[in-house]
Amino acid sequence: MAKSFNFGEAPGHLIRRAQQLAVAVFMEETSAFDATPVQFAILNALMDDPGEDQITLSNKVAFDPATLGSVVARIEAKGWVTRKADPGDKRRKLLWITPEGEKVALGMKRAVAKAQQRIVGPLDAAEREQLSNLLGKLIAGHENAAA
Amino acid sequence: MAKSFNFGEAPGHLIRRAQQLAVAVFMEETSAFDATPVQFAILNALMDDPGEDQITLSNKVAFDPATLGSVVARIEAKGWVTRKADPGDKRRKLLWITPEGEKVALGMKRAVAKAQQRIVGPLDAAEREQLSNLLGKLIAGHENAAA
DNA sequence: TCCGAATTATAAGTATGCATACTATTATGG
DNA sequence: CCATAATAGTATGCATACTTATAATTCGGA
Repeated sequence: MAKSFNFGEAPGHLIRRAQQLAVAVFMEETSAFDATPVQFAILNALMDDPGEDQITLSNKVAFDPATLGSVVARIEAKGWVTRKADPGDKRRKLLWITPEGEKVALGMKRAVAKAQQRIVGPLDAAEREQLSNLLGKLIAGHENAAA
Repeated sequence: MAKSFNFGEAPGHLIRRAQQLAVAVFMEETSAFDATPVQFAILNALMDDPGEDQITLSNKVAFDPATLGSVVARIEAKGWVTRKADPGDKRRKLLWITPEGEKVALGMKRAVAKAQQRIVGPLDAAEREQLSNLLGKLIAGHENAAA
């Protein structure tokens, strides 16, 4: 019996590894574009809900507000989004995707879909469904616990 | 039909969320100690294999060598590991856990075990088993594909 | 209506995480 | 045996990611 903790099989380690390869696959499939997974997620969300404030957006895509701010600053510098103060509440800055940003996001759609397929590539259809359900349940359970 | 990609249910997004939760739970359970998950993983691995070089270690715990170097630098500064040049191969630096480092790692074991339990808390025993198997298969599939 | 609490955003600090480039050293093929 | 390839590690730059602190603003209740 080793005195160390068996980290290799721990769920935390498996999840970290999975995240590692998911990002790697995403970057590989979308290498032709100049956007990261996080940046794409933001552009994507802003297509559905233009003019959203950063806090609402950070909840939707599950990013820390501080993190979201710096990410948005980067894609703003690229000209993909614009930040405009909310006239009704000057604390808020509303985010709008630009035509260029929309073009990038739409162009990436196919590559992103392929990346998602590749991520779960080693699993068959039933297993993919299982994994999604299990992760969904895991996340939902923690969200409720935190509330 | 929204023109955006449905990111919220994509496996990549679910995996990222799960990783987020896992780290948060880990940090919560081990808040009494001054070590991150990554730092613990290294200390833990070095208890099993003292005197290992950084590249071998980086493969074992699945860290980028550059990342490992900076992490090791931090825990070396804390006095938990020491780096010694390999007399047989002067390119290598062998890592040794110090008594203080071992004390920290052993002290954290219980908290880490509890964190791992809490991470999969929302799932029942059968589901935990399923999730581990699915993630294991996912990771193994990508490792083989990369080889 | 006025003041303290809550909200939104940013800044600063720490810690991953990966790609690339560079140094030092070792191994190898001709 | 030497030129060159391969390996180990470090350094640097970019991109998350979270915590805490702070500033600006808004809001709710006395």
